[in-house]
Amino acid sequence: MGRAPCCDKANVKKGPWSPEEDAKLKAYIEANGTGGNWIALPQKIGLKRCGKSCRLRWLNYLRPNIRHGGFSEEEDNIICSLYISIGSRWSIIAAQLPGRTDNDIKNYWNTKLKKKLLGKQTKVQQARSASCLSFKQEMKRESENYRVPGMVNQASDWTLLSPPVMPLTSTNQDLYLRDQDSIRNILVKLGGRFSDDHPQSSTTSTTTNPMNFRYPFDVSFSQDHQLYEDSMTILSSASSISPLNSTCSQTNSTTHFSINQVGGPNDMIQGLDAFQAELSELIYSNNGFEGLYGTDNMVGGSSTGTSSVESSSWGDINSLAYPQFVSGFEPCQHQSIP
DNA sequence: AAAGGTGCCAACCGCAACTTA
DNA sequence: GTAAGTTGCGGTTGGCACCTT
Repeated sequence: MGRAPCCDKANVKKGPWSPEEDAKLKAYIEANGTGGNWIALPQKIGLKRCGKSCRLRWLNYLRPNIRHGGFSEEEDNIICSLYISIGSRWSIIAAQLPGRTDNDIKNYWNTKLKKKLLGKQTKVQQARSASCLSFKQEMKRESENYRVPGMVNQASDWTLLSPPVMPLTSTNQDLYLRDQDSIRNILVKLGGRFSDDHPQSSTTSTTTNPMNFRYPFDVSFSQDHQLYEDSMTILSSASSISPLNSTCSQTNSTTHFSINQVGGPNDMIQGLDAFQAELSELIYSNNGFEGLYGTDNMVGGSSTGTSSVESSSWGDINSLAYPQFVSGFEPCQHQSIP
């Protein structure tokens, strides 16, 4: 036996809302508020609609200051960054974008942003495949030059097995850390706290990744404890799948290649769905969001004429962008402080 | 011009969390 | 403590508009 329906479906109109229905609902809510009961609201105003439908219509369409379409690059960046860190938590992502609804963002992601990024990804993958191939060919030539009769040539073996790798450079490290910082900033703004901000915390658990980027988490205070834990799980997974687990460096005529065989949490990919993982890698391999979108498109880039932040990291950009979003914006409603 | 395909978006559905009695 | 009612969320779908053949 299922639960009772929230309304009498036989007497409820479905489908698109008429202007009259919109006007009725809007006028009533603006005059009286929702009354704290969406289920009873349609009967009060004589609408043959389900309460859930009224709520949805109000939140997604009739509510003041709703914006539709025309997502900016900075909004794209925020959506991508949050999607990587917390996944498809559209309501949380929407909370960072005033005037946007979770439904709008979800639709935008599914219809445009995802494809846009996949398009970028294809190009990157092609470029990477090409560079990987030429690298392999070069290695093969080199290995043939140094072939020793009677010895197994290991270089030719591993070149066949090696995945496309991103050379680890200080620049990549910086970008990686800067993106981590930006995600961290967002998560902190969402109510979390990192224990390295509060070193005296006794509930800290610390994990270290191969490059000593630490992500200790203190969940002793959080506006949304579960959200924060989830985010941290995903974030720690994301950090572990970064190409930083693989290194490739070249000194003079010697090529060093290694993949850190890390067990436990460091080789986790769970917690990110395939697209999230790919997107995360794409961004890192693309030199961060700047590489993905180009600095011209970033907040404060040349298009806005504020050249002082042209070289800003995503973390900087986020901190610049966020305050203007916050003003006049409602915080998440169902946050609770323990 | 018509048919079929595709993209987009508003709205629906079902489930889980939360609140209340 | 628990059952019923309500809210909020994310996934999915239906239908319209536009594009391609």
